[in-house]
Amino acid sequence: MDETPPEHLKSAGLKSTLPRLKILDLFKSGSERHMSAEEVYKQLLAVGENVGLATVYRVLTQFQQAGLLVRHNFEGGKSVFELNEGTHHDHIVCLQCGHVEEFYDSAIESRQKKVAAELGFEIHDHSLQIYANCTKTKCPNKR
Amino acid sequence: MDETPPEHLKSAGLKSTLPRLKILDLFKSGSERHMSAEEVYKQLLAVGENVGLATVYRVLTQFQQAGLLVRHNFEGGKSVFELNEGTHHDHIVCLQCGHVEEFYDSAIESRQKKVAAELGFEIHDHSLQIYANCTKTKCPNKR
DNA sequence: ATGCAAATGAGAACGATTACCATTCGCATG
DNA sequence: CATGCGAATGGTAATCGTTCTCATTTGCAT
Repeated sequence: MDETPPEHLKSAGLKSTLPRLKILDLFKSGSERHMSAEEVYKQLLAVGENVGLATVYRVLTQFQQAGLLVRHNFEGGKSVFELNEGTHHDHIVCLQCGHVEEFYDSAIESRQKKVAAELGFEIHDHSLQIYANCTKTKCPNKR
Repeated sequence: MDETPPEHLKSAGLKSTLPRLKILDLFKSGSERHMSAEEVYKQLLAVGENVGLATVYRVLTQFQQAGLLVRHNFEGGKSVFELNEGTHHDHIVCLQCGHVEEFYDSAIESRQKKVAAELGFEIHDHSLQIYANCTKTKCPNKR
């Protein structure tokens, strides 16, 4: 049902090393879907894994280039990564608790293509974040 | 036709000092519409103005808080600022030459509101950039 | 003209990220 | 299974953008 991890790495031209497997696993089975390098590093430490911070940064970048992860630059200066599951989506970030929710709106997507075309551009990528406040009770963890 | 600069500053609770006037002027009459702190700093140096980099950062942030400037976090890790002329717009950035073009699409705007509402969020702000390549000849300056 | 709080400038400090480099590891080979 | 080589690692120094500190200067009300 699921490809064995090492295959992912091999096909990306990356040796299947311990740190890389650990990090990939963290994204696949960890509790957090969106993680910064620092968070990944801490999670690994918490499980007693000895992985250098430099390696975390390197591996995250490699995974991103290999298409395994997607990198986002939210406000706050740090990059966060998430597993690339092929389905594009944008993000809405709660300014209070930092909670991230994903959404996809085909109308927005198609309008973007139209806008770019009208201006004579060829879309390579785009980045849309909505910064907002949870109005529901589902915003428990204060920042 | 145009308010005298010092009034802008006063009403924002800011003394009209030389550095602040210089920087504001740079945005109002300078050639570049989108500038990073570093760029502002260099422009001032180029004109022989002696303004500290720390002051540039401080003033840019103050202007942003006062609503005179808008801050954007494009890819690349540095913030860029532009004059706030009241009209919201998003940006399309050329990946080759770094040229920034502005656009506004009411359909995208309204869909965002709808999406946020459906998810139980109160929009505070949003950030949309399209990263693309100029297809026209208007992309002269390589990055 | 005078005084004081606010603003400035130079450089130190900072957080996120990258570079460097000696050591270790994955893996193909005999 | 021992060996070897290049890729990967990890600790630390370095870098980059930005903020902080603090002694000095400035704007401006008096």
